[in-house]
Amino acid sequence: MNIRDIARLAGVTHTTVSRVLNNKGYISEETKRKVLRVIKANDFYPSEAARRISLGMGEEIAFISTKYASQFISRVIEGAEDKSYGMGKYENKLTLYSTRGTQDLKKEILMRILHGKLADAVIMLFVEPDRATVLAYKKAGIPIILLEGKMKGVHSVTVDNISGAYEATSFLTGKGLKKIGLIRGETGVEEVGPTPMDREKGYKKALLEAGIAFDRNLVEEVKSYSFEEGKLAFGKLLSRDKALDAVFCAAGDICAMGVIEQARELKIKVPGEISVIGFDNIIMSSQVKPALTTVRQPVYEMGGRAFEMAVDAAEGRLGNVVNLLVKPQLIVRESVK
Amino acid sequence: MNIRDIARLAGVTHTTVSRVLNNKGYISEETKRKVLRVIKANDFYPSEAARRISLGMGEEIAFISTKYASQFISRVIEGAEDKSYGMGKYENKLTLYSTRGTQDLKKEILMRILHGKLADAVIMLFVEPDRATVLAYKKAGIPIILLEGKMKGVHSVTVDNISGAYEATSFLTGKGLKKIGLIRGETGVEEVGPTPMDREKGYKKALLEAGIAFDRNLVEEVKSYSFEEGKLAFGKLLSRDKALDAVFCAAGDICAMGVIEQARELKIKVPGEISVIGFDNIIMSSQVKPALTTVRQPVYEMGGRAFEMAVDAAEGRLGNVVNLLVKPQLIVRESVK
DNA sequence: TTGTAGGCGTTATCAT
DNA sequence: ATGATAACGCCTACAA
Repeated sequence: MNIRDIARLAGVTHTTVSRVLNNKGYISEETKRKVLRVIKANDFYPSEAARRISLGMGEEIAFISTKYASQFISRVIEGAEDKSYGMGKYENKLTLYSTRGTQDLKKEILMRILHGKLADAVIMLFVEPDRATVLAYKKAGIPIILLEGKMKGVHSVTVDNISGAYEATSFLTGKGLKKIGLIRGETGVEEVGPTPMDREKGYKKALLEAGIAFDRNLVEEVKSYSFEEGKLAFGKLLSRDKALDAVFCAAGDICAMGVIEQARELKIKVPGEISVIGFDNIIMSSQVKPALTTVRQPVYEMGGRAFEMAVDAAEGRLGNVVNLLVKPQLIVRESVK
Repeated sequence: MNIRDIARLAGVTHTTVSRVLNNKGYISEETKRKVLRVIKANDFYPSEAARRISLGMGEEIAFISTKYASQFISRVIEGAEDKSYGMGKYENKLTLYSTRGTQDLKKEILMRILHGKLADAVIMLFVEPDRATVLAYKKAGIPIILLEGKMKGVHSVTVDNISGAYEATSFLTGKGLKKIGLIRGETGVEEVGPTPMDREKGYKKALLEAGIAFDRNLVEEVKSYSFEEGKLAFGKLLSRDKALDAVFCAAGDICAMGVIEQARELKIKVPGEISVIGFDNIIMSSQVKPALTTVRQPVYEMGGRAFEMAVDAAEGRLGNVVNLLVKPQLIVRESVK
């Protein structure tokens, strides 16, 4: 069943059917109705491959991330998807690609999309293209939106990690706490980028404002952001400074829960003796005892914003390079005195 | 840049280039090398839309689920994706579709795939097509694999919920526990299907074998599978029978953690006074105190198996209807006496 | 072993 | 307002 078949059944030519399908050019109301009836009756859907080849473009928005499986990532996707329905654009045409953390796949996917003209715009989460690719995309007129990444001359949406860490730490200093440990991710890792360092910057800034000297001994680095690591890191922090009265776990809530668990095992009361703040606001954080005070990243919104930008850029409505910085928000619960 | 350009640069015709690209027909090693060099040099990728239209088929496997965002779903996807790389087939050609829980979208997606000839096979998770659609797909030669669903004449991969619940309950009766509460999801809900009832069946079977009479009072139904609901359900169970000595929370680990939390608040010791078993084996389950004994669904493996079946079916290697039943596994931790 | 010619299903251009 | 014709980029009988 193709448009020619429909045309024959409706007693017109395929050109007319195409016009009806795309609401383009002049068609009499009557022919339109007639054609539409045949289309409905035969449950006809035009071939996307054919339209694509004919239009010479993708008709979809590509979403590239390292994987699909994290809370964070899937929430971003949800935000983007919802926005597509909200805008009534590219509905169900958000195509997901996963690089599985490999450079090879990343390159292949980017090339496939570019040369196959698969997408009208590309959103990349935690994944950065190399310079050459950026140029090639620019030349092909396919805009790129970086989510949680930043490159010169490329649109981006990023969390203001400095601000988030600053808010959290200020909240602690505001409570009169002075010996505040920081647990953060490794710096200098390609996959996570400048995030850990930015969070340390925010932490330092808040300390400075409160007139507290920065103490390298109160910083602990973590690799896998796990519960177990959180326990360990807290132990180390404590062994270096018994007077510790708070921990800002910039390495995430799971890690922060590890901290709390370790405190429990050492019979240290949270928040009585030690206050703890996490980062991410995962679902569990509100259900755990004590409920975790944490920094909420506007993950869902970021997905939506990135999608909006992608559509705008695809339709040529985004002139200059846009770098959106979204502010996270402190969620106050029970784990701070 | 298309195959004709490549052909010109290599001093052959586009037919030869096509042969090289597809490794089909006779080509001299020399021409092949020559053409491949030009392809590499120009970083050429053939248009997928064009191949598709010319081959008349999808060249991808469609994966339809209600959403992308759950632990369970993304793990299944991971399993399928990994398998695609393992098999070296349909690599990066697993296309994700989300119905967002709506019937309209489900129908539209299924129609788009069918009429657009987008996929060579379709895997559906938590989503069931209607009879007419099944027929239409059969006629079009596009196989369907149901994941966690079952229909007459359709391939499927499902968890053996009866067996999982049986194992869990048997483990409890084996410990000499007699008053075993069951918390399960609502029955008769289209989206979750027969799962809650199957788990109740397994529970009953184990009781029967242990010579314990089934007591309707010890069954509690839950709607959203949440932490909060778990707390509530446990409270109700306890109010109906003070002698309760175990709970099998077939409604999932999050719910089971609610049960444990409620017990903690009521100063009831787990596992000292009440034993608890969950279902799902989410990440948190091993990290919580006491670590949760639970039933692990082989989620990842299911994705892989479904993908294998999809490829086999797409390549005509799956004769009869295959209904794969995968057995879950009891993970023993600390929450049972 | 390689080339020629036609077809896949759509959209776009230019007549009518 | 509608139709005839070409074009998109690829694949594939069939011919050479």
